Amino acid sequence: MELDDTDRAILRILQEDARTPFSEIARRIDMSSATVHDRVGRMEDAGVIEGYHASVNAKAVGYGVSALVGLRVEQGREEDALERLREIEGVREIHLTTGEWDVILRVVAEDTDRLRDLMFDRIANMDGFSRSQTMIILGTDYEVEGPPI
Amino acid sequence: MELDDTDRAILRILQEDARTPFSEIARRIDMSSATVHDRVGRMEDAGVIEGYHASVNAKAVGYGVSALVGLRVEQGREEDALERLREIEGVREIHLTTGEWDVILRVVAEDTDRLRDLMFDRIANMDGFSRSQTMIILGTDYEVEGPPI
DNA sequence: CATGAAAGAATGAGCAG
DNA sequence: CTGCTCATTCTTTCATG
Repeated sequence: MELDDTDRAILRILQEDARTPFSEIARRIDMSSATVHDRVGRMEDAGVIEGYHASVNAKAVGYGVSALVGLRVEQGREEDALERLREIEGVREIHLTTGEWDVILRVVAEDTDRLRDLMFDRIANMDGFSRSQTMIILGTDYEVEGPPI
Repeated sequence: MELDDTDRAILRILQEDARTPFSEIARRIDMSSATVHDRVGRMEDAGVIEGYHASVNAKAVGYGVSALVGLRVEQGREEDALERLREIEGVREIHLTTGEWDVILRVVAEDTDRLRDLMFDRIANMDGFSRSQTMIILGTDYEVEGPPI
């Protein structure tokens, strides 16, 4: 799908605050709210907008620790290994990467004890991985949602 | 702030689809929409809900490549180095980590050429870093927003 | 936490440039 | 093809018990 400047302006607003009323978006970009409605609908249908999500403070719901986990996957075990990782609740992202690791996970846990359980009991000793490294996130200095638009 | 099961149910719905009308949330959790309104407002004020964001498909807006970048920061240069990283448009997340790297970035770029420019011209040769490694994300197998609730 | 009412927003049809 | 106007329905929001 081809996006014009109006589409991009709408995306920028919704990326920043997904609950902005169409009527206010319309005011800001100087179009009618029916037009905003049309365009948002088309971008949703085309998969340009993949969804709308509330950002929930992880600590507030009891998840105090996050980490990035690098994994080496044994040859031929890839599909099976990924399948099992997806089923672990603390695993929030699974990226296939070049470089030192085949797979990098983002995981969350209630505390460091639970992270240890997650890593030792469920991931590091899981069949199909030959090596792992846990990089605990001490803090997130900066974070913006999605791509620049 | 203390969250009860009703709050958590609301969070789960908004985390999944931040544009769900309060009236529909109310129907699903069997409460009045005024109550949903109150609770959402309180969770926003308390910082439990940090915002609402549209997920925009990066490729659709011209960003075809993402990578994780590990960096070693020279002693005493931390603040200055982070400051400059935050100003680079392609840098979307900056995490301080334990383990092999002091800092891990998530970056996006239009294509591999632009990623190379970003890495060589702007990051790797930036003052204050002694070592870097770029792990290109070949694909994201799985991704869920935020913590489990 | 609910009710109820006023204000505001979403939505879709049909029309105009 | 694109955006607008208009009318209906639904939603938000807030004062009150």
